[in-house]
Amino acid sequence: MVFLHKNNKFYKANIMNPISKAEENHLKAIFNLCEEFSKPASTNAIAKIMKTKAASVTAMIKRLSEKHPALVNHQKHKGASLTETGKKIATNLIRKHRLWETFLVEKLNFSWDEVHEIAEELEHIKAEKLIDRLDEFLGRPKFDPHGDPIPDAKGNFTFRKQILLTELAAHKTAVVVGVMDDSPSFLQYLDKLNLVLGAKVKILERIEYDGSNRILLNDKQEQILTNKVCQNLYVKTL
Amino acid sequence: MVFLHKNNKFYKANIMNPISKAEENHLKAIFNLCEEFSKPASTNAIAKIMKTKAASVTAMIKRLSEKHPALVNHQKHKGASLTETGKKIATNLIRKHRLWETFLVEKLNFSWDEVHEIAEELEHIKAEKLIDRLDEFLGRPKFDPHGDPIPDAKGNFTFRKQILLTELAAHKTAVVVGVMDDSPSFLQYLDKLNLVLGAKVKILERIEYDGSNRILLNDKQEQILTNKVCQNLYVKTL
DNA sequence: TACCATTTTTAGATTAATCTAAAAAATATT
DNA sequence: AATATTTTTTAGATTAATCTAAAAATGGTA
Repeated sequence: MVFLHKNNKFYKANIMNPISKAEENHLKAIFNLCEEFSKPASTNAIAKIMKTKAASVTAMIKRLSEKHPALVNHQKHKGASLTETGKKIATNLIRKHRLWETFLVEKLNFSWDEVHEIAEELEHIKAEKLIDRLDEFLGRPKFDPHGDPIPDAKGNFTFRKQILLTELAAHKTAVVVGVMDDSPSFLQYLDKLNLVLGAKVKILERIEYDGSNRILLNDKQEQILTNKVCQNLYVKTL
Repeated sequence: MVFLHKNNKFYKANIMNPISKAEENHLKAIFNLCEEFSKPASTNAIAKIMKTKAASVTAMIKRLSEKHPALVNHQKHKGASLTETGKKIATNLIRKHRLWETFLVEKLNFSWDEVHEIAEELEHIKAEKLIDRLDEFLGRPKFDPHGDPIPDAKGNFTFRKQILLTELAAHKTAVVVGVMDDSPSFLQYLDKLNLVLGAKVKILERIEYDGSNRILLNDKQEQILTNKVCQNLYVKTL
């Protein structure tokens, strides 16, 4: 067993150190930021996601890299990114989150706007066997209730050629496959409009005046959608 | 909002204070000890269950009763017991634990010796709606995979006239309904013997020599069971 | 390039949950 | 009842995760 000596403290350098919930959440935040912006995640940005302060993030990153070397890369003032091992852990958290969301919606009849918070807790349950079995029980789903891809046990995501509804050519039929914004208020609004995953949409007309769109829903119902709604809906052409 | 002043510290006296995992586990330990011995739970006994030290338990009980008044009764050196509110919380934890165990066995095909640890984590997930839905999904089961009663949402347990196999009269047929000892090793041994919940048993002969019992299992198979096994098996006569 | 604004880090505190060692109280034994 | 043993509590530390305020570094702009 190796020991590191930093700041007058000894830390056991051991990957087997269990990773705490707070640490897991920081890893996930760093992962998501790095994926989105393709550059190291800033302490401020991480703090915003974690609802903590930049100083706390600095402390956490320091602890993380001392306690669990080989998870996080970071140089002072240069932001943080994940190593391959770190990415694997973050991906597994996302896998768990999305599998639990799928369970909640498919098996327990939750609606898609209610599941995020609960999955946020469930994803920290450690037993790997539980997740394997859950995955199997759900029929190894590839996408969660918001249309986001569920990585497999090895961390591979299934990609789907999806575009935003704003990018769909007029008069082409497509199917709703996901949302960009998964806030409860947006999801509830979509429910009201019957714009659930799998719904068929065709743009009938784009209105110059206010950027809104007249669409045909499921081959029968006409509907006006604002540009903002269209910018947050992923569709896939048939 | 009321404030209490003790030991130079201020605590918000607010039942709405979220109860931590450690606090919940202490409540559960106190509940179980009080139920089993019908007297206040000693710090030592609690510490043993919690795998901590008596001093830590004292500190925890103090914190608990200052932060969440009306959950725990306790006088110095006299042990701790729960108020009605405290009991309700403990009962709800037991409900969650046993529902999750049922889920793991019934839906995810875990065996009855594997589920305790995982349920120990799952029981701390807070969302009440989740438990209601899970209960419904499982068909509102009354007993968990070990035969222990699952309290309903109001905290009521279903009682069953069950006796230990040691107490069963010879030549009377009964059905295995539960276990007293739910350690993995015992449960795995029972699996080997085919002594699962629902198995039919009849005592053919009690052997003076070593206290063992010759039984008939499921009307066909003869089997020797030690006294220890019989002392840990609950049965119900037909 | 020098200054200013922003971002990040350090320094120093706080709180929850634990520990060990010692003191105090309760219980058991002669 | 006096003493010995056991149990419980107190006192004082530790660690993880957070905070605020202040110092230091970075980056953009005059």
